[in-house]
Amino acid sequence: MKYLAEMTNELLLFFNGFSSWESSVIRSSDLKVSEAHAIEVLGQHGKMNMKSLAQKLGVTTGTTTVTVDRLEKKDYARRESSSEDRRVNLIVLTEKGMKAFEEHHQYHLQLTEQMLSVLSDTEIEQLLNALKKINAETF
Amino acid sequence: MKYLAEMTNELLLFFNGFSSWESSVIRSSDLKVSEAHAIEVLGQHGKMNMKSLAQKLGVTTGTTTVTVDRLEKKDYARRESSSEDRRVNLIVLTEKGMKAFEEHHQYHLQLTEQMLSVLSDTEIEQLLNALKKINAETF
DNA sequence: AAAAAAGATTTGATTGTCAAACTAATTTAT
DNA sequence: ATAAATTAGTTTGACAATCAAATCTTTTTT
Repeated sequence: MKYLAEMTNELLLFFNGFSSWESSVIRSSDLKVSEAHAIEVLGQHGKMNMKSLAQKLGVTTGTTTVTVDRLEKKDYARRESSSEDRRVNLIVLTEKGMKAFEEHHQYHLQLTEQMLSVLSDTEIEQLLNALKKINAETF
Repeated sequence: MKYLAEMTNELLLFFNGFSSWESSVIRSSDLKVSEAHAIEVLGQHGKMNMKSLAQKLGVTTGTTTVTVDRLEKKDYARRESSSEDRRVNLIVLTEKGMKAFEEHHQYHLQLTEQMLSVLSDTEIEQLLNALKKINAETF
């Protein structure tokens, strides 16, 4: 394939750029990285049990227990016990957690805006199109 | 902006997809995450001193000292002292380190290929173009 | 009812990280 | 030229992040 090496290179730059942007945003908040990630997942997908949360975070449930403990202690989230299955804990963001999520999401919107500012309208549509296809098929 | 929310969403999916792919590839090797990251940087940019390596990894030099210690112990990299400045350590990949880098890079190429397989030639060129612009201006 | 499975937590260990103190070498300013 | 400041890197001490395996409780299956 013609552009394979070049594309790989640009993709790596892109991902690394995003990663370091993300950690610097998190580090400027009073949240730890693991806590911020959990809040992001909960904010995006809403209430869910420990197992799903662990899966979406890509870590074990043991790790997630610790993270949620800390989020509860800091009042960003709380456990609700499920009425259907008494083994299950549903994790839900508190007011404070929602607010933190919204704030973080604003940063994401700003970064997106900044990235898109160097593209024309047509280029933006093309990029969106490409990302949708790749996300649907690859991830 | 018209597509801001949608684009942000797709970008987050894209980054998360890449992140979990990356960690699963690393976890299937005998390298730890921090070690793999260091090898990636050294493989891509070649010999460099501790400070630059720390910078590219986005961590402190103290953290990098520990990482390089482990890479040396496992024979993936070694420190060379600079002839110009005796404070400086230049970190360089060993044969084994180079091989590990090549192997990891192959995985990246494969992922890129898989992602691009859903796009037409024109779309690939457009995507490459957009990424180049964004990387140059934003990151 | 007994056995197996599932959701979550706990435990013990390793890995990843930082800030601050420190060592050694180089540069700058007097 | 020599004292002061700076720079590269390491060490230390403390948390934060994570996993695998053992455990507890509650379903589900047999």
